[in-house]
Amino acid sequence: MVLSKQNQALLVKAKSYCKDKGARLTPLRERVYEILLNQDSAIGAYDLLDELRKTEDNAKPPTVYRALDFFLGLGLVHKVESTNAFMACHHFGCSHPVQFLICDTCGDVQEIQSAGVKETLEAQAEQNAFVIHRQTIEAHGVCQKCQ
Amino acid sequence: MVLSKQNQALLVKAKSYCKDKGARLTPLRERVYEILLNQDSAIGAYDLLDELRKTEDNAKPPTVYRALDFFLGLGLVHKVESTNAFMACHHFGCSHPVQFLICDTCGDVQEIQSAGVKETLEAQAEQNAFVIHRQTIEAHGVCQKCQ
DNA sequence: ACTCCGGTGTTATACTGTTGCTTAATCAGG
DNA sequence: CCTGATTAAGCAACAGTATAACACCGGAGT
Repeated sequence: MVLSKQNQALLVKAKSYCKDKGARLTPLRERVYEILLNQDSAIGAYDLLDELRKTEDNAKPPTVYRALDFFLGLGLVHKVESTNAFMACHHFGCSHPVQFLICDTCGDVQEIQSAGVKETLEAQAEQNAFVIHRQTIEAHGVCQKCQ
Repeated sequence: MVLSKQNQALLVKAKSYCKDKGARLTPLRERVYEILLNQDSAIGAYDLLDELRKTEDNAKPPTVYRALDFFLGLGLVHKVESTNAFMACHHFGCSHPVQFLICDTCGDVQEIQSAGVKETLEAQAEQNAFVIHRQTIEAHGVCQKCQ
């Protein structure tokens, strides 16, 4: 699989990240990660499976879901809940809050980081004596290109 | 179906709200809405279907999904994207931003309103020339009771 | 009565995700 | 190196979520 310079760098970073964590980035998982990196935006599990089958002809649904779970657990991949799609995180390792801007016209998903949103929500949760473990913040609308 | 005083009031409010909008709150839809009102938290479409079947024995998946679409369109019901569940909105009509606090222990879903979160996110989106139409803001964690 | 249209009934199917069991690869410790 | 424990992958079946497509019915307006 051909990867852009930038994605190659991410893959290298991911490898060392996994090593540090004692996680095994096996060839199969690496293949899944490459596919995710090569997407412009998010991809559904079964589209990912179709793609994966091009080289791993015995791949089945559990194959992709297991790989996805692996990456989700490490924070290397995010799930877009409102579209049931997955995308590689381009700046893992900094335990950042995750926010998505999802264009309903072209389907593009942009990941942004705003500590402010996270903190505002956390402050609000605190008033309700609620302890947040994980946030899902997704905004649907129209991106710059599609306006 | 037995409704609490509070939920009865909501149903009345929903009726007049629909009337204003020229939307037809049919008996079937009303039934679905009652079921949603009677939930402590969010309910899955198929659990809702099971409930609905107790009185509408020929209800099928499209039956509930149509009713849900009707209410979602009016803003009387929200979908919790991260759990594929639905819940009646307890303060519709004020075009509020929607935020959920979802307890991963007891499954309870609490709807909160914080203009701050919405505005922070919108400001962030604006920097990316992105126009937001709809927000999905869901926090998973542990509620007060379960701590 | 006629037509239009939204709501509902019905069947089937598509899409998303998981369970359970088995086999194979990897790793730590002796 | 061998062994046993652990983790990953293969495989089949299934569970859960959501929609498509078409038929029918009944009320609103002519």
